[in-house]
Amino acid sequence: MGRPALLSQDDFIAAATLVAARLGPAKTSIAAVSKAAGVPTGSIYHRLPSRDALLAEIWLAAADRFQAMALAAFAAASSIEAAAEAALVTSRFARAHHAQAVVLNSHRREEFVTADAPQEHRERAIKLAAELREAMTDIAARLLPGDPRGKERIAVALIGIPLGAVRVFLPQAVPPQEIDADIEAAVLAALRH
Amino acid sequence: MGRPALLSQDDFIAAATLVAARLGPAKTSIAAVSKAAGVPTGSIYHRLPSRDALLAEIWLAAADRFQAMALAAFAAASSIEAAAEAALVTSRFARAHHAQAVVLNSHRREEFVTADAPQEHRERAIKLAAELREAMTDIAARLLPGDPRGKERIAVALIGIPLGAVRVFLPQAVPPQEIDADIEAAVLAALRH
DNA sequence: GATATATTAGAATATATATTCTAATACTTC
DNA sequence: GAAGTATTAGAATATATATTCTAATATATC
Repeated sequence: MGRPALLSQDDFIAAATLVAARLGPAKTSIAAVSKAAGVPTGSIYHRLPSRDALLAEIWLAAADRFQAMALAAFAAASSIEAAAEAALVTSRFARAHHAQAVVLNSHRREEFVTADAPQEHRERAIKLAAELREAMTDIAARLLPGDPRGKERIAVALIGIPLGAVRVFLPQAVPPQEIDADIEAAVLAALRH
Repeated sequence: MGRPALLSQDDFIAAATLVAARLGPAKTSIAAVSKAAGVPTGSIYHRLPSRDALLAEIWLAAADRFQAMALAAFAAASSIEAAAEAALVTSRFARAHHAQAVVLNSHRREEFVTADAPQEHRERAIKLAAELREAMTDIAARLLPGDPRGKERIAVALIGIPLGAVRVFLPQAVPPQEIDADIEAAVLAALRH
């Protein structure tokens, strides 16, 4: 087995996520993560092959978690009203997982999953995007049948609007509870105006 | 006078903005900008003291332009309905100035105006933020008098929602004309639900 | 037309930081 | 308790790229 690691892989990625949320991807250096997590720089290369792999892991951990919550919420929504409520998943996620929300919300995916990330990580990111697009198509067919702009409107309403509302508060603060009513009203209006 | 520059300062910043929109701030190297603008690397240091100054110039040029448009639009809005129409300034800006919209919309300000940017640039960014906050306060007092959450709702509705809606399409595409009706309906609902 | 000057041009250097390497260490299994 | 191994630990090296430097060049002014 060998000497035990100071941190589990999950705890290590969580520590790295805090650094990424605070400093942004460009300043998320191996030295900064090493210091914040309390592990030597060399040890990081026992876990991961490169800095690009680390940045990708940070993003994928956040995206996996958000997407699981979001797809579950949307899958259960069988009416426009239910979908507007499900859209609150974005602000709820931001309250529960602030650093991961900052990573997902305040940066482009490409800043974390770069062209130099390992092929495996790139593919996971592509797969997540495809799954999300597929879910949007399903919801559009269910809630806005016959609307040629259905998919676009679903994306704007269920993803774009909540994202933008939350972003007003990130990264400094957590989005206040009260904005959920504003978001729900806005999403509803975008879906049925 | 000396030898004339290949590019005006504005054209140079415009070329750098295209690079920043395409590659993101982290990959906006002096070499990449130099190649894209067609000016030698050394010349860049005749114009600006450092890469951090260049990134700040890119962001400030975009922010100056957007803020001028936005404040003008909001200043003229004397009703909630007019404000909802004025909120379309965000999508209109994205159609007219795609690269600058990507810079402003898809990244955190701190990635462009870093801690190492010249003091003068940092101050300009702070001043812009203060002006915007002041404008939001004014609009809240005018359109939602007596609402203790007025300022927060104005920020979510007039900035957050349009930003998020546009972001669904950036950076790959320009936001389609048709989403403006969705945005207007959503903003209106967020302001008067 | 000569002089001064700002810029071009790109090579040389400096610097930051990603990655590798050597040795020591703490656990598991036999 | 001995052997094997994964990790700690951090110094050494490599690499990328920001910055500086030297020389040449094109324009304006006198």
